[in-house]
Amino acid sequence: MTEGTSVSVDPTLLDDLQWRGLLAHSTDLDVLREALTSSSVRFYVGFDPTAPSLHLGNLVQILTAKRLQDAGHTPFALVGGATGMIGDPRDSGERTLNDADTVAEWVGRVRAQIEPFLSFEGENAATMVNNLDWTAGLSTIDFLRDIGKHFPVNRMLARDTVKRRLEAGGISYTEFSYVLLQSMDFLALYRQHGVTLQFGGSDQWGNITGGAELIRRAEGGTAHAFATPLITKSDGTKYGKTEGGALWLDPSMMSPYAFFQFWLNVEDASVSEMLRIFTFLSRAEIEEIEATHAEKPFLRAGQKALAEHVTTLVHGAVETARIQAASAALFGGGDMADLAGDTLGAALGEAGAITVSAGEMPSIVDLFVETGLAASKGEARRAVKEGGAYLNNERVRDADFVPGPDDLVGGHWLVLRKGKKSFRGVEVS
RNA sequence: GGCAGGUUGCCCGAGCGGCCAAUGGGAGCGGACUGUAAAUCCGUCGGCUUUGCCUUCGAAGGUUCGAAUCCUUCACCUGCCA
Repeated sequence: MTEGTSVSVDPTLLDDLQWRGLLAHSTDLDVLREALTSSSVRFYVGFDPTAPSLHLGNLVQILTAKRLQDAGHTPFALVGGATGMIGDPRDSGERTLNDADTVAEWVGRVRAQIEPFLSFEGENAATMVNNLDWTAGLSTIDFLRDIGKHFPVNRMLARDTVKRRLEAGGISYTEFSYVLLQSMDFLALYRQHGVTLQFGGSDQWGNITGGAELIRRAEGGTAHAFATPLITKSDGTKYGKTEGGALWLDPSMMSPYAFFQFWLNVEDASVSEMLRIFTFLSRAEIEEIEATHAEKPFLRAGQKALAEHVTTLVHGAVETARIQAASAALFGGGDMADLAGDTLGAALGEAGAITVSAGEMPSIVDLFVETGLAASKGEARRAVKEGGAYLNNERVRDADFVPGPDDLVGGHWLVLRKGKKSFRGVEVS
């Protein structure tokens, strides 16, 4: 083993991870602690390119990797060009295979999303790896002899996801074999780079321990592992869904404004957990926020801190400041007409705005559709009928209403709102 | 390969010749109450040029004045038998 650089490690790391609730499962904790306090541990965490962007769940892993690196350990971030071609089995059924070009493109995008969070310099510099590098040239015979031989099918069948899939209608051999690939990754990184720790989401625990087991069987080596918890709401349902779907980190797939709003709307019961998992605020800072929140929940101090810190991590301080200003303007509760034109314009720009010419002003229903506030005219009409459509914070009653010059605020803006918190702007030229 | 059952709207699941754009539940959306929270209650929930029209009930044909509902073929899934 080529372990042990001169990097000094933070002995409180494991306690901090535990306090943050990041250890849902782990291999022997005392052994893990011993490893993490004695020297810089080379660890890996993998991301499969199953979409053009990573999402909220992946962010947990990215931030955890950074916590480990900050504590002196050495990251290997794996983007699965190979595993992404196969697909990790999930309860919702067989995945559709993506072609090689698509996967290759997504690998590039996912790498670019991870890189800003890690440091690629210094003694414990991070390394990006791709499992295509050690699988592309592997022959089927070698794979079956060297890897497959270590996997008893009865054990594979006993895995929860596989069991559920067998009951729910079956699983292809392709997805059934996924665990072999991910396990092989751990072994490959162990052999090539001396990686001895893997972590991932708790839904990956079976794959992770599969790797540790393979290292033991194939090399007689010891590997460590832990899993972060699945993020759920207080009612037990999965987090990470909002209006449209997943919470993407890519600003073109989810606007930073919408991302910020998601955090600002986190339910009280989850704020504490979220602050611990998704921010680098210290224990003292978080406990102070919790105290404030418990005392005066209506101030929403927890949600505000969460939204600010997480949005800053993902989209930067400049963008976050813009969004905060926009939110203050839109949710301020004051008369829209009192806002300065440029303030209003900037706010609506964050929330999402379109431009129309004064001579071709559409009806309120069409404006709702064009701004994306409603998915169809029927939905827009329904919003009006239900009293959920507002122009400049005043309820609109007539679906066919066409805004005129008197409705402009801030010089040349229309402020559309659906329900309590969905705003869009229309710039009239 | 044989036999039986299944494939319904975002999800689950009724319907079994007209009264079906299709019961019910969940999710979503809106309203009320709030703190841009939770819980609760109410409403809504295919599309449109909206008293009507169009497209949906695995796919393609067919029977019928008329089908998600009947028939034929195909695809996929499940179970039983080889």
